[in-house]
Amino acid sequence: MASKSSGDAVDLPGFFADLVRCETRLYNALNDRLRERHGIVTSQFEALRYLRDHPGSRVADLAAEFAIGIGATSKTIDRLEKQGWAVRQPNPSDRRSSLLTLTDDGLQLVDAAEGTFTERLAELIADALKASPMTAAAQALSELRSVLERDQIGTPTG
Amino acid sequence: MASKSSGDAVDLPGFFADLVRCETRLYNALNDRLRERHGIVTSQFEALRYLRDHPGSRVADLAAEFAIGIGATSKTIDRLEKQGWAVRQPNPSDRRSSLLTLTDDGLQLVDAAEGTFTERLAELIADALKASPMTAAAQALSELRSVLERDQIGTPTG
DNA sequence: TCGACTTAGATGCCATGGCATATAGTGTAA
DNA sequence: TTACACTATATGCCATGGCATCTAAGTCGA
Repeated sequence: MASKSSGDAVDLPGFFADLVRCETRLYNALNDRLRERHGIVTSQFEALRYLRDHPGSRVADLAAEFAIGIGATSKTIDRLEKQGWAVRQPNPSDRRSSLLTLTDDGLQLVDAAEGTFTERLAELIADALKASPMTAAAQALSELRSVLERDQIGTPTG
Repeated sequence: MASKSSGDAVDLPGFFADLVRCETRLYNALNDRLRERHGIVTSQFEALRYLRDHPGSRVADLAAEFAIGIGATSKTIDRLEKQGWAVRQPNPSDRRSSLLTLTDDGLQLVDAAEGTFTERLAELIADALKASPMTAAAQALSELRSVLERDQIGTPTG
């Protein structure tokens, strides 16, 4: 168990630590698999999937979804364009912005990567999530974190 | 609710998205508050707190805790030393590595920052966690994400 | 329809992490 | 005690994001 007296308050710093470490390790592990099979990393996969599911989005839409800055998002799109996976098209109703869409290559890539992503994610967390009749996010993350660390999942190379 | 048929399997991609977005926004929001009050960001606070609680750690210990590479960790320590918050001391039993400890300044800083950190974290998530009788990590994170996004918490500037 | 304000995005500089590689120090077996 | 493999960390280059700033393009009221 975690906290103080009865069956109440969560250990927030501990919960936060579990949250961050789970995120890091899952991200690392997904990066490894996606890079190996498709030559992209998770953040790129997420951007491509968003564009596939929301064609005609603007840079600001992506930024809001991922809670990253507009500038960073603009650079993300630059890179996707450079790879030939996405294109900026002029927005007829506002010349300051562009409408973003995937190219055919981008579409094929994201569809292929999605299978890898979903499959790997299931391997990584399905067990931990199903295993116990957890009743709180804290416990779930805590357990997930233990498993990831025990199995050295998501531990970086360098 | 989230998934398919009965009361079973979690929507894993959705769970993962919630996890990552929660982490991003909480990190952003904590960064803002810590930077404003103490001139550090969350990753620095976490490193300092780890060193306070595990004096004499080696670079590899930090790397394992945070699931980041050894190289990155070495650079993190470089920066903490440059700020005068930590020091590398020769490891008498292995001259390849150093033992890391906080300076008095580092100790004061982390103790001060810890109050800010804990308080802000409670503001950010205590409500969401207590509010409903949630029974699964997925629901907790999902709700937390909604609240963070609704209140524009952790949305970056640029 | 002009000028002031606002908005969307692009760009530059910095910080941080990944990954590959380099280097020093250890341990071990011949 | 030497050579070889291994370990701990440092370092270099690259990718990505934050934040500040710049510009073009909308908006709106006088």
